[in-house]
Amino acid sequence: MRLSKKGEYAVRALVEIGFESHLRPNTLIQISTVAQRTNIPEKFLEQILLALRNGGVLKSKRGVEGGYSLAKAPEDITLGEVIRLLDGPLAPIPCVSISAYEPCSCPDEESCGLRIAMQQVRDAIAGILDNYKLDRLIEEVKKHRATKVTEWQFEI
Amino acid sequence: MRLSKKGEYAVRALVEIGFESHLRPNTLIQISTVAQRTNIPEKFLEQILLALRNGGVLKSKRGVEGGYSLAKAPEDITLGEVIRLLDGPLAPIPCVSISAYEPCSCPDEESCGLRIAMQQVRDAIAGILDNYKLDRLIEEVKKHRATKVTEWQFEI
DNA sequence: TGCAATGTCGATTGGAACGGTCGAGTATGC
DNA sequence: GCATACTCGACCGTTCCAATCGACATTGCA
Repeated sequence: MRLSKKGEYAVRALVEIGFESHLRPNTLIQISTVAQRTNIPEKFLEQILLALRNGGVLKSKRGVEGGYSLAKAPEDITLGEVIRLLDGPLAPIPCVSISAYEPCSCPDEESCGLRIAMQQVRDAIAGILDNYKLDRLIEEVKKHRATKVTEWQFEI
Repeated sequence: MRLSKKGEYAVRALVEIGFESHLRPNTLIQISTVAQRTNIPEKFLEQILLALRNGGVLKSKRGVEGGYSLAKAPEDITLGEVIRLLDGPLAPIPCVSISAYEPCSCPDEESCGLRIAMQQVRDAIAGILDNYKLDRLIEEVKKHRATKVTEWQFEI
C-alpha cells in the first residue's frame, strides 16, 4: 500500500511552487530552484514536473526567464488528482477501481470478501485525497515558515 | 497504493481454509485443494501459507493426511494482520508508519503537508483493515455459496 | 522396515517497476 | 547568436514481484 517516490516528490514540489506564487504572484520558478529547496534530484524532478504539466496541473515557459507555475488555483488541485497522475489508480486492487477496472482471478467476484473490504479502503482513500486541496497544504507551510522567516531568508 | 498479489492471495486462501473448517470442523485442508478452489498457482501459494504459519495465523500438520487449518478463531484474525504479514506496513510512506517509522527526505518534516495528509490515509486504512475480521468474510461466502450448493457439490 | 504422500525450505529466475542519470534537442529573450 | 531554460528519449543499476524447481524432512500405513 505504498506511495511511490514520484507521487511523494510531486506533492512536495507542487507545494513549493504554489508557495512561491503565493509569495510572488505571476513569477515563474525554475526546476533547479525547486530541486534545491525540496531536496529532490533535479533530473528526476524534471520528468515529474513534465508529467504534471501534461496532466494540466502546471504550466511552463521555456527559454531565459522561463520556469513553472500552477495551471490553476491551489484550491482546484487535489492530492487525488496529483497522485493518480503519477502513480495510477488509488484502488488497492484493480477489481475495485472505478477509473481502471479489471476483473480479478478469483473464482467468483461477487462473493469475494476481499473485494468488499477493498472497496471500502478505496472509498476511504479517495474520500480523503480527492478532498485534500493544495491550498490547505500551502497554508500549513505558510504558517510554519512565517515563524522562522528571518533565518530562512538568508539561506539562499 | 497497490496491494500485492501475495496479500491478495493470502486473504483469499484464508477465507477458503476458514470456510472449510466451518463446514467440516477439525479437518485439515491441503495446499493443492486450496490452490484448485481459489485459482492460485500452487507453488506460490505454498510460500504464502508458510508465511501465514510462521506468523501464527495458520497451523500445519505434515505427512499423509496433513494440511493446514486456522491457528485461531476467525474472529481473531484481522485483514490488517494478514496484509502486514505479507506486504509490510500499511502506511503509504514510512514517515507516518507506526510499526516501521523512518524519516523522509523532506527539508522539514513538521511542516510537511503531505505527511499530515498521509497520516489520515494511514489511519483510515488501518481503521478499516484492523477491524475487518476473517469471520465476516467467511460469512459472506457462506451466504453466497448456500444458494448454489447443489451445482457446487459436484464440481469436485 | 520401507515407501509413498505430504509439508518445508532455500535457491533461482524472468520480468517489470522504480529511482535516477545523461545528452541531445528546442524554444525564448536579450 | 548566445545563454538560459524547458523538452524528450534513451539508458542503467537495483529492487521487488510472481512464480518455479529441486532437495529434504516428516508422517502414516502396509
